[in-house]
Amino acid sequence: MNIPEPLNFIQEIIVNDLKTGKRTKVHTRFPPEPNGYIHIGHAKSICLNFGTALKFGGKTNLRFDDTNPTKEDVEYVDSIRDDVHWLGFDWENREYYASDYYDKLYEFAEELIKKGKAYVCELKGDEVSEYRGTLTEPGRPSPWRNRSVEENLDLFRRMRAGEFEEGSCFLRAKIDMAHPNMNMRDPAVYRIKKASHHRTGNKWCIYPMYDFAHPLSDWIEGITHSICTLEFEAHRPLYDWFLEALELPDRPQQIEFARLNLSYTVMSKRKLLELVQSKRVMGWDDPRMPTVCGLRRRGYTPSSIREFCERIGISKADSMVDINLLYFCIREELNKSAQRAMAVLDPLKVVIDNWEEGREEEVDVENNPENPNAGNRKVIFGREIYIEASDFMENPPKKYFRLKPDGEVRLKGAYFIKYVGVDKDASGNITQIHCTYDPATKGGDSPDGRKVKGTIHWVYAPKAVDAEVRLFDNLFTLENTGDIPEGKDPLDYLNPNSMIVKQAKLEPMLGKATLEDRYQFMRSGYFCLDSRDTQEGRLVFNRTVELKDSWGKAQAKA
RNA sequence: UGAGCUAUGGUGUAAUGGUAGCACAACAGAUUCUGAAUCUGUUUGUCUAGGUUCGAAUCCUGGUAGCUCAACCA
Repeated sequence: MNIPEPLNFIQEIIVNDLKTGKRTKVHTRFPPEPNGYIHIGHAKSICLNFGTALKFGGKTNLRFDDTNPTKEDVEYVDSIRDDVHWLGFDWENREYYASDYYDKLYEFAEELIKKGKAYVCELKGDEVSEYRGTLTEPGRPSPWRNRSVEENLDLFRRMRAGEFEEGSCFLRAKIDMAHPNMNMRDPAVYRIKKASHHRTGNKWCIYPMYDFAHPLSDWIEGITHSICTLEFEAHRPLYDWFLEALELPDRPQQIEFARLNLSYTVMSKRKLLELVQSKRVMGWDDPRMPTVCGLRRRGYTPSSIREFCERIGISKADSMVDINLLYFCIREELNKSAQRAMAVLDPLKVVIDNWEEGREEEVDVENNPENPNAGNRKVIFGREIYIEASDFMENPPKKYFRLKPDGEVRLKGAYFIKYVGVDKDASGNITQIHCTYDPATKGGDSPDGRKVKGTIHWVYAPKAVDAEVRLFDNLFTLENTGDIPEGKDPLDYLNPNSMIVKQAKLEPMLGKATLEDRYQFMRSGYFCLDSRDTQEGRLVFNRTVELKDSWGKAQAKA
C-alpha cells in the first residue's frame, strides 16, 4: 500500500500495526456526545479520524455517545450530522448510537458480575468519594464489595426493573481500591437515572458509564484505532480492563492526542453555551463563534477548515495555535477563488466637477486578477461617487498615497482624479469632496505615461446598493483564555469590538449576490451574505476575514 | 506533594543515533490598476545538568516546568 505523506504519530502507529500484522484493516470512529454544537476542535478530530481511515483505505463510523439522557438532545444530533457532512466527510450508512447497544451492554455487565468482576454498591455519593481515597492516599474497599454473584445479579436485575431510587445503589467494577490511578478504584459501570432518553424513551432506568460503554461500543463496531483527546489517557487502563475482563478478541486500541487550543477564543462547550445563553452572541452560529456552524456562517469554506486541520498537525504536547493560521487558510483559498467587487464601507461623497451632469459610462474591471478565466465586468461610473472616508486626508502623513489636496489618485478601472476642494458642515465635518478627472486616463492609464501611486475603490452613487456590513474580529481580547488571573472569568475579556456594523454602499452587481457567493471587497476583505439575516430587500454581508493591511499596521505603530 | 503524560524559533510541527527543516507570524526590499496577492532576503530554536557514543533533539539518569486524574459527566 502506498500511504500519502506526511504521517503524524498516530498514523505511524497504524503503519506499524499493519506491517507487523497486528491489524489487517483500519476502522475509526468520531464519537461526539450530542450535548452541544461541534467546534473547530471537533473538526480537528473529525479530520483526523476520517482522514486517517481514508489514508489507509479504511472506514469511519459516526457514533453518538449518548449514555447520559439528562444532558443530551436530538437538536444536537441533527446539528452534528449536518456539520460533519458540511465539512466534507461521509459515514455512509454507519451512523450509530451507544444507545443502540444498550441490550448488549447490559449483557456484558451481567457477564462481568458472573465473572465476579462487578458488584452492586450501596454507598452514597459522599461516602463513595470518601472510600475512594485521594491522589496520595489509597482508598478502602466498599462494605458491599464482597457480595455473592447471585446477590449482585439479583440486585442488578432489580436496578434495571426500577425497584431502586436514583443514587441508592450503582454497579461498580471490582478492580483495585488502592490503585495509583484513581480511575481504577472500582469505577462506576451503571447508574440509575429515571430519565427519558432521546432514542430509547423510557425503556431503561439504568444507563452505562462512558468508561464502560466506550470500549465495548468500539469493540462491537470493529473499531481498530480509537482516537481521543489527552484527558482520557488515564482512562486507557480502564478501557483495556473491560475488554480483557470480558475476554474479547481483536481488541481496539485507544490512542490519545492533544486537543486544539486557538488563541483569542474559547473552546469549552460550557463557555460556548454560556455565551449563547447570556446572549452575548447571536447564537451557536454567530459568526464570531468557533463552532462549525459559526465558521460556516462567517464564510469559511469546508476546504479551508480541512487545510487548517492539516497544517496544525497532531501531537501529544499541549499547544496554542495562533488564530492567524486560520485566517491565513481562508485568505489563501479565497484569494484564488473569490470574485472581486467594490464596496464602500464608510461612504464619503465625491463630486467630479468637470463631468457632465447626468452622463453615465461603463468601465471595465477584472473579476479576479488571480484567475484570468474569471474575465471582466462592466461597472457604471458617473459624476457622483462614494469613496472610503479613510481614502481622503486633508493633512496626510508621509507616504500617504490616496486622495489628498495635492497629487492624483486612480479610481480603480476608471480615471485619474485630482482634488479641487472640500465642503464642510457648520461643525467642520467634511460632507463632500470636489475633484476633476482627466478624460485621457479612461480605463485607469495615462497616455503620457505618468504614474500614480494610489488606486482606490469607488461606487457610483446614484446606482449604489445599500447593505448592512458586519465586520468581525476576535471574540476575546485575551490571547490565552485558558490562562486568566485569579478571580477573573474568560467572559471578562470579551472584545467589545468583535462586531462592528456598517451601512455600506455597494456596486450594483452585489445586489444579486446569493448565499453561496464569496466576494473580495477590494482593499477590504472577504465577504459573504449572512445566511440568517439577509431577506428580500435587506442585504447583510459578513466579513469572513480582512485583507492583510501593512499600511494600517504601520500607522498603528506610528 | 501519588500516578501518568509532555517539553524543538514568537506559534505550530518535522528530523525515527549522522548537515536542526517546513509553515504561520514578524522584519526588510522588489513589484503592483487591491498599501492585497506575488517574489527575494533576514531575525529567532533542541527546558536543564550529567552520562553512553566517533557522533545525541533523538538513548540513559537526575532535576525543572507544564498538563491530566479524586462525577453515579463525557
